[in-house]
Amino acid sequence: MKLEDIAKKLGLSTSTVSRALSGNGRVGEKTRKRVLEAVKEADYTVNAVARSLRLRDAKNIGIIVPDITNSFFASVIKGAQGACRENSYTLMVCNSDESAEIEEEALRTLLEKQVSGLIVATVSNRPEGVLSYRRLNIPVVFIDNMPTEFDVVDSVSIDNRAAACRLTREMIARGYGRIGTITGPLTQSSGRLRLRGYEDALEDAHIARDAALVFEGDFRFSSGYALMRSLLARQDRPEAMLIANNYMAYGALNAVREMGLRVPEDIAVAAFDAEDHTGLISPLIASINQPTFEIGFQSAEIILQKLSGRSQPTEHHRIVLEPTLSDGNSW
Amino acid sequence: MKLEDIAKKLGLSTSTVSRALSGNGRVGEKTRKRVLEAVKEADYTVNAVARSLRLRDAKNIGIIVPDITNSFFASVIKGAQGACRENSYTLMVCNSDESAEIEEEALRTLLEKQVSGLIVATVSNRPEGVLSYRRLNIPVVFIDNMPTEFDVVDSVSIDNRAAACRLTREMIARGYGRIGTITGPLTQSSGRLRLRGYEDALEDAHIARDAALVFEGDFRFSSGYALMRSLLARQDRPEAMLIANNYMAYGALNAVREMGLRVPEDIAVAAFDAEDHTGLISPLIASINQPTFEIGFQSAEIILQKLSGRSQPTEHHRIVLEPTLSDGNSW
DNA sequence: TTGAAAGCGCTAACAT
DNA sequence: ATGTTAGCGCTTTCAA
Repeated sequence: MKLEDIAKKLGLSTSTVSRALSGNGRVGEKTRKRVLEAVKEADYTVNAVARSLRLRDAKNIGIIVPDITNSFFASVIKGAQGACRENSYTLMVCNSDESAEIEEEALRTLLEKQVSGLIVATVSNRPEGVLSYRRLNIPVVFIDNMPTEFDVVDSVSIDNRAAACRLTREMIARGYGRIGTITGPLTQSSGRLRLRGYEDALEDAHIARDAALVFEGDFRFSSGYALMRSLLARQDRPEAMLIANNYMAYGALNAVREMGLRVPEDIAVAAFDAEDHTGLISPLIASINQPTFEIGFQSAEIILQKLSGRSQPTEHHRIVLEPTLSDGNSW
Repeated sequence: MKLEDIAKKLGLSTSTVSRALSGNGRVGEKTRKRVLEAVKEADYTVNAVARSLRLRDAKNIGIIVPDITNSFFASVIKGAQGACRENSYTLMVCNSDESAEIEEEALRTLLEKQVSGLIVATVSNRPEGVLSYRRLNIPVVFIDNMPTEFDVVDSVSIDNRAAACRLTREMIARGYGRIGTITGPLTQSSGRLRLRGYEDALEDAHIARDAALVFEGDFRFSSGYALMRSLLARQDRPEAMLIANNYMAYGALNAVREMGLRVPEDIAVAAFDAEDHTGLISPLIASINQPTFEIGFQSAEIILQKLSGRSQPTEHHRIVLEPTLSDGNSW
């Protein structure tokens, strides 16, 4: 069923029918009504593929995330969807499975599908990978992990450094000495910046850094678990730990419990994005929570703004949102 | 940058270049090499929109879920993505926000984009809504919530009735009397079937049904919470409850705790899909867990099979997967 | 207000 | 083995 069929049935030309449907161009009132009726009766659906080709605009936005199953990204996607829907754009979601290769493949696919814009939580840290995003002539917004030279790209994020500093400072204020951290991969900006924030707080409090208190994890449950186990086995264990994300915090707390230690008496813990949606997690983890939905929504908004000309392609948006701090009994 | 540009640069026709790239049709070995090189050098990307129009096949599959943020659906999507990727199909994800209207809108959008197939966890229960899926001339696979006449559609699910029966039976075997249930919406098949399974178990054990022990929830945290609170306030409270999904179970357990009661001593609980990914939830909930990734994967596979002709359009697939039972200390 | 016609970028007969 | 050509379904000048 195509436009032409409707046109024939009504003795009109395809152009008139097209105009009647799109609202572009003058069409007689009666004609418009007839067309609308015929369309409804025939249950006609426009072919967006043909339209996109003609308009050279597919009206869709791509988003690439490492793991859609991670509630952080799921919620970001939901936010982006919301913004897209409001503007009649479609969101094409790709999962990179934390693999730079799959990410590249996803990028290629999305470009072939002619996405008008792209939101990406890249896992690629080879500058060459990030570069491939910069070569694109469509709006690209980075979330979660920023390329090194992130002053020249669009991004939506929280101030990871300040947030980590805030948590660490609070632990210092609560009287914990020997505060350590399990970081994310230091190849990722979120990992690096959260470490920096931790260091900032120590410095502010005139506490000497101790490299033996810093452990690089990979954002997964298993690394939080393993690192916590090994660090608790030492005789000079830390009194408190800043843990760079939710999964590692869960792993770490399982390790603590297995070793028969108590939180926060034996070791205190604070983390990123460890919000408890069940109300059943124990201990309740002190946590910095990113405004995930908002991150997705605003990312899509930036793209939509550029596409609609409300914002210049060359103008760089670096949106920094406020996280919330949820208290817990883990510190 | 289009095919023609490459063709011109090489002094070839677009068809030759097209053939060289697609591998369809004979092309001289040298020519192919030249083309591939030129394509790489020019950083050419095919326009999938144009190709789709010409081929009348957009090579993408749509999926509509009520809430992408629900780990159940997130994982289903991941599974479907996996199958799509393996077959060079793209997945277009839509979130209906549990609204039949938004679902309809999403359906329309997906059809306009010419999806080749559709996976849907519908929230629409007006037969008319489900009917709109049956009118489509593309493969449609239902998950989670089946239309009433679900023998005439394709679907991937677990045997909800048997699973609920299994949980209930286990509670009976453990010696609980007065076993109640918080169901899902009885307008949804998963809600109805889980209730049926509960009833089956009682019947098998020759226990009389008691309507006062059956509470209809809406699958949300708040309804589990509210229903549990009110039922615990009675003097003749049940000894055990079957709860039809994870969110309601969390709500219910929060209610129990707030009322100062203990699980399972004062009231036992078993639920669907309440798997603990943090290792920190207490009490650990006895739960039937659906193979979510597999549900998504197989749904996409069914569609792919039909599209490739490996399976007839008229042939109905009703895949029933085995859930796993995870023990807990909530019963 | 309406129609005719061109063309978006690609693929696949059908020629050569 | 390669080229010519038509056409996928739509929108939009341009003309009437």
